Amino acid sequence: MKNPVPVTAADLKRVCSQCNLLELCLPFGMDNQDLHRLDDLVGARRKIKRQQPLYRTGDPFEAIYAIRTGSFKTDVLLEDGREQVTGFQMTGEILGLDGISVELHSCNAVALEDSEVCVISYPRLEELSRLVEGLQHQFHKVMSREIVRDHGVMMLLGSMRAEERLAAFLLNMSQRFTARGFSSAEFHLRMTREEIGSYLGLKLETVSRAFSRFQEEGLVAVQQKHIRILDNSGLKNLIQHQAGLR
Amino acid sequence: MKNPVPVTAADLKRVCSQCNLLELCLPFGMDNQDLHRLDDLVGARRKIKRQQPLYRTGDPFEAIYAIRTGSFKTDVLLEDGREQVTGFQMTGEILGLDGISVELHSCNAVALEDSEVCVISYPRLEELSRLVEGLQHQFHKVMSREIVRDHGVMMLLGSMRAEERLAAFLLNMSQRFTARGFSSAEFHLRMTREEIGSYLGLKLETVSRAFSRFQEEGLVAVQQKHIRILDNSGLKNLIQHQAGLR
DNA sequence: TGTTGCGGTTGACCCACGTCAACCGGAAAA
DNA sequence: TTTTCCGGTTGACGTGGGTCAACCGCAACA
Repeated sequence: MKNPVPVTAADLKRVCSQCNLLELCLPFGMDNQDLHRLDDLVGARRKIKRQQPLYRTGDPFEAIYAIRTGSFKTDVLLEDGREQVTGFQMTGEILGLDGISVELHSCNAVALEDSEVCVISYPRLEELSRLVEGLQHQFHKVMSREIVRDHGVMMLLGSMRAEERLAAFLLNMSQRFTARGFSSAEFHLRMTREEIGSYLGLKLETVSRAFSRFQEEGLVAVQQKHIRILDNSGLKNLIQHQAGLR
Repeated sequence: MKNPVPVTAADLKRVCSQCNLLELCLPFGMDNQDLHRLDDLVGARRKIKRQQPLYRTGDPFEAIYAIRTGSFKTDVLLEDGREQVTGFQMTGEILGLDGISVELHSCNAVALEDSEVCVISYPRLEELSRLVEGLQHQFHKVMSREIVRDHGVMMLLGSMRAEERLAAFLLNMSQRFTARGFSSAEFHLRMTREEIGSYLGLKLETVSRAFSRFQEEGLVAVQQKHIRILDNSGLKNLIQHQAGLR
C-alpha cells in the first residue's frame, strides 16, 4: 500500500527501547543492551477497531501481541453459545499465550475500544530468547503470571459471593489503572455489564444490582461505565468478611 | 546419608530417556539426542507421603516438578480459610509453574497419595533450554497448556451448572486415565467429595447428590471413590444440552 | 471385637442469584 | 426533531444449590 518512507521520530518511539510501557510489558527488567536487541523483534504493529477480533479460536498461532494502546477481552465459547470471558487486558499486557500449546488459538481476543498491538513473531521470540537470557526469563515470568492470575479468577468463581467478586474485580482494575499512571480512584470501564458478569460468573442484572448496592453503601459512585471508588478499604473488607457462605 | 554406590539398572530407568512417562511429560516430542542431554537436568527425586505438601504458598521457588508416580492437588487459600482447589495433577504432569512469576510459590501442592516427583532445577532448566531448542519449545507448550486448561476451568466455574461441571470433570479424568494406559471407563478417584467440590465450585453435598443422580440415570456406577462410566456420550450430552441456565 | 472417626449419602429447608419483564436515558439514525 | 436501539437499572418471582442435621459404613486402632 505505502511506499517506503524514511524513519521518523514517531517510528523510533515505537521500538521497545523507547516505549513508555516498558515497565509493564515483556521487556521489564531487561538491561539497555538487551533491550536494543528486542527492537527488531517487534516488527509489525496492528490496529484493531472496537469490537473487532485480534484473533479467534482456531486461528493458526504465529505471534503473541503486546497491547500498545486500548484494551481487550478474551473469551471462550461453548457450542451452545454460552460465553465465558476469561480476562480483560490493558496496555502492556500480552495476548496470545494460549496459542503456543497446540499452535492454534484457543480463545477469542476482541478489542474493547480502538486499540493497537505490537506483533511479536513467536518463532523469532523463541530464537531471540535462546540468545538473550533476560528475555527468556521475562517471557517465562509473563506466562507464569498468567497462570497465577488464572488461579485468582478460579478463587473468585469458585469460592466468592457476587458482591465479593465485584469488589475484587474493582480493586483489581483500580490497581492496574494505578500501575499505568491513571487515577486509582476514578476510571472508565470499557466493558459492558454483561461482559463483567460473564467474567465473574454472574448475570448482568446481578452485576448491576451489586453496583447499586455498593453505591447505596457509599463504597463507590457509579455512573454507567464511570466508576469512582470512595471507600477502598471498605471494598477490601467486603471480600474477607463474607466467609461461610457458598 | 548414603554412601555413593555404583549406578544400577534401577537408576538408569529413572532418567528421562528411559522413562515410560515420556509421552506425557516435559520431554514429549524431543529427539533421542536432545533427550540424553535432559538426563542430567533431572537430578534429585523426592518422595511425598499422602497429605504432605510438595511445596506451600510462600515457599521460595527453586524448581519445577514432574510427577513420576501418584497424584496431587493444588490449592489457594483465602485468609478467612476458604480453599479453592485449582487443579488435580497426575503422572507426567508438571507442578510448580506458578512460582516462576515472583520466585515464590503462589499455591500449595499436596500429595493425594504416596507419590514421587522428579525435581527439575529451574535455573538449570532455563540454561539448558537456551541450548536445546526442543526443550525450550516443549517447556513453553507445557506452560501454555496450563493456561488453556485454566480457561477451561473458568468456563466450568463461570458458565456451567452443577451436573455439567461434574460430568465435565469425570470425562476429563477418564480421558487422562486413558492417556496413561488405564481404563477409560473405570477408575479410582484419589480426592474426596469436598476436594472435588472445591475444584468445581460446589459444596460436597451437591457433588454427592450429582453422583447419585448420575447413578439413578444409569450414566455411571459410583461406589465411594470407585467410578465406572456406563454412558460416556450421555455425560457428554449433559454438558451441551443444559444451556440457558445460570 | 468393640470403638472411634472420617468420608459419604440423604432429607428438609432456605436464600442468593437467576429469570422475566418493564422501564429509562443517551447516542445514533432517520 | 423524532425514532430506534442498546446498555443499564429495577422489581417480582422462581429455583438451583447451599445449609444444617441425621445417619451410614468402612477402616484404623485399642
